Amino acid sequence: MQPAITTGETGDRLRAKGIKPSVIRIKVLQYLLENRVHPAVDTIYRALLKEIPTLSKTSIYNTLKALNSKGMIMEIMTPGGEIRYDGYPARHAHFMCLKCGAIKDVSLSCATCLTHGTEGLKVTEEAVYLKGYCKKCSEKLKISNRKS
Amino acid sequence: MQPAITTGETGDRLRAKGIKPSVIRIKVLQYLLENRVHPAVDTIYRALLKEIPTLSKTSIYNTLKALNSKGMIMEIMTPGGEIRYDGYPARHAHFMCLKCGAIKDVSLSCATCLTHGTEGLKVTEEAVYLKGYCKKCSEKLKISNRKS
DNA sequence: TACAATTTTGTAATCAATACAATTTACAAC
DNA sequence: GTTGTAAATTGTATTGATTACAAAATTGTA
Ligand SMILES: [Mn+2]
Ligand SMILES: [Mn+2]
Ligand SMILES: [Zn+2]
Ligand SMILES: [Zn+2]
Repeated sequence: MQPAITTGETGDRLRAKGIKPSVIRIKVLQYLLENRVHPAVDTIYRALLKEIPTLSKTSIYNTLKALNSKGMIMEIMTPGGEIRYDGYPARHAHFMCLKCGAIKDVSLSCATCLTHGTEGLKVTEEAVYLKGYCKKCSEKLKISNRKS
Repeated sequence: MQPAITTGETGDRLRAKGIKPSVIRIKVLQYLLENRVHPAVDTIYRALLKEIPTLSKTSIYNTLKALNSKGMIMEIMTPGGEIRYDGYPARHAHFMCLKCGAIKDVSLSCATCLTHGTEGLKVTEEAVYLKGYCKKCSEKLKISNRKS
């Protein structure tokens, strides 16, 4: 399977947002665009380490912070406190499996979920999270419940 | 101002959920019911330390975990990864100020915000978060922007 | 009182994230 | 191509909330 986006295009996207397209920055953004699993920093790091043996984890942190500050990616908070990243910052919700940690996209029906309580507040971001058990994990739990 | 709920009533609530009402457990739950600021563990700890000088922070962690597992309280994820606690687990959204960290209740208009993407998932919890700047902090930011 | 179960405490360990100085790289000027 | 400066990258030390776990204290009961 071919990548949906070329390295050159990724570089252009970065330039358009005022970020100089270094090799690491291109690879990180491209990884997020091609691997829609909402990876953690360490996941991205270990994947890119294969291609860039001198890579430092700090560079991943720096890059993700830059991309996020320009709105090119999205941060996802998790119950464990670890941050996960999403290369598609369009408005949508996230489901997280409490057993295996998988994060799945869920679409939102309402334009806004909120009524009163926001008077005087400057809201810059909205996030909707679901927690529970993914298909695989809930089936495993059923089986282990049957046994006990 | 009198507490909205007596120690005895708080004990009854705990017993009703199968939690033995020790002094610490009563105080922690009561603190959350009377101080609706969505405090962090350390905030609760420092407050109760005045009344219980031998108190250990581990006891706060233990108690909050027990209360949460029985659905008596609610955990709130924050961008910094720190967990904040809410004694009122009824369905509502939370706004967090990125400058001062204040967390404010916001009511939800929709019964559910979600459409497709949840097929096969066992959803146990839904959470809606807003981020931005509270009234005080956004006013301060305006003033400092004027100067620069 | 004696005993077991539960609760509480205190300390060490974990781990993602940050701070920051050192090193390397990119790139323009000469 | 050499030099110089800014930017990018690296590596290490530190932070800070949370967890793990064993010791100590408390509770309830026989
Ligand atoms: Mn997503
Ligand atoms: Mn609340
Ligand atoms: Zn799962
Ligand atoms: Zn504020």
